[in-house]
Amino acid sequence: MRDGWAIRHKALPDGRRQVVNFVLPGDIIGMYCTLFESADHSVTTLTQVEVASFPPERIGELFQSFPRLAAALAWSGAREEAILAERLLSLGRRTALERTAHLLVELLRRLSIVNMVTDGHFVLPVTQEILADALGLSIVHINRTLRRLRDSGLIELNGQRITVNDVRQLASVGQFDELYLHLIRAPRRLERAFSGAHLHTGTSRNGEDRAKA
Amino acid sequence: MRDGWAIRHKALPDGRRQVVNFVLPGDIIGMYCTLFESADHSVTTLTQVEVASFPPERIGELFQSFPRLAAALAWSGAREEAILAERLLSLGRRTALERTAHLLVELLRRLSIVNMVTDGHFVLPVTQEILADALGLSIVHINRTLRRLRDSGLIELNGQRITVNDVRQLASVGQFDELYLHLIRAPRRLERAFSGAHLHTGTSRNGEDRAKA
DNA sequence: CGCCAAATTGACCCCCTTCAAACATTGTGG
DNA sequence: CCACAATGTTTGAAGGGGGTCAATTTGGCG
Repeated sequence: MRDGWAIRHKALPDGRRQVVNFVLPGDIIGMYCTLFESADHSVTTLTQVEVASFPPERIGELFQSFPRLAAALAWSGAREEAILAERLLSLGRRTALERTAHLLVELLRRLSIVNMVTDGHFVLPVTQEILADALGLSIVHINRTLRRLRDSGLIELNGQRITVNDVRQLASVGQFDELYLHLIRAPRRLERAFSGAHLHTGTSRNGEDRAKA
Repeated sequence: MRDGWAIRHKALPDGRRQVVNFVLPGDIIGMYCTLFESADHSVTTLTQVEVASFPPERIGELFQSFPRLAAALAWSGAREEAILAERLLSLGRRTALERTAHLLVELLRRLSIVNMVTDGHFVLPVTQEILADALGLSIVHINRTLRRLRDSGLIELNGQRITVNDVRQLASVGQFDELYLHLIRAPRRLERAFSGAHLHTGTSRNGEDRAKA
């Protein structure tokens, strides 16, 4: 995705829908889908978009010939999975207010990377219905939650334009963990892994693993 | 993971926890983690486990020299992501009963592949607390939900052993979609992609994409 | 037998949903 | 320029699904 917004979403037979993730500029989409006969989710654009495509049959070739690109793809995949895991935490364990705050901070952070945020405000080409489907809430309740955030002065909304007045506090409300987005990437390390150089193993963040292998 | 059960999970500062996914025999775990400085989730074993490890610094080499293995890794990554997306749908849009039924069918299906299911029953080395953390419910409510499933005769529970009496109906309750697990894989296609052969592009399942790229 | 984690059940309450209606915004055609 | 749809937003009221609190029971195990 070079420019524009899209969503990846799934739906139940009866119409209930869940937005799995937002696709923003810089994101790689559909890398896996092309390898299988059928996709397991839908993609819908929210704005005009500009995409760059590459032939799926040459992924292998790519991995062999372009270690830096391969590293980028791997990094993208890892980040996507990290985002999904964090969203699972949101849907499973965060309240409506926390979820909403968290998502807004996530979008702010991700959009910052691609220079789509200026002075804490950015464009959210999204209806409240889509927000509801992303956060597992009803439209009505997303509306009330946004109102609470507005009333508390944390954000401002004018149409599709949102201004985050206090990122710190919003991140605090959403229990936002700065690490999961892998904003501080380790590109060198990645590239080395894909070009065959040696390096030492990584450390896990929480040590409560009690594997007895 | 060669044998045993584990869970990948995340937690909030105040202790609330979300189980992101179960790690079962045949699953590949931590492929991404090794590429980064810090992991974004924890792993805890639920039983004695047996794992096979490979040096993370040689992933690139692996992709170059062993197309079949590379294909397997890509397939694993795709499936993992599909499972997370489906779980998001569960947490966001399914009721407690539906979620529980869905998870049980998912585990049944995944365990079937590695021959850990006989006559519809298998071992669930899991406390109700873990189930609750996986489904975004309270312990109390998971207990009541399991009771409902038992009372309706869909499942039976004896300690850690669970028997699924009517998979069809349980899958129906959970709105289970047989496709997302990619049980019918396309290994040939995958391998071809990673060995550089040519093939045509895939079709997306839902056609409401309205990209104007 | 006694301990402790896990399972179970009851009672009460609250967050969020549902239903409903009013209101705002945007675009379209006459 | 103005009806007018159509879509999206906002707010109120009422109800339900699931949470919290608390107590009891069960089961594994030294």
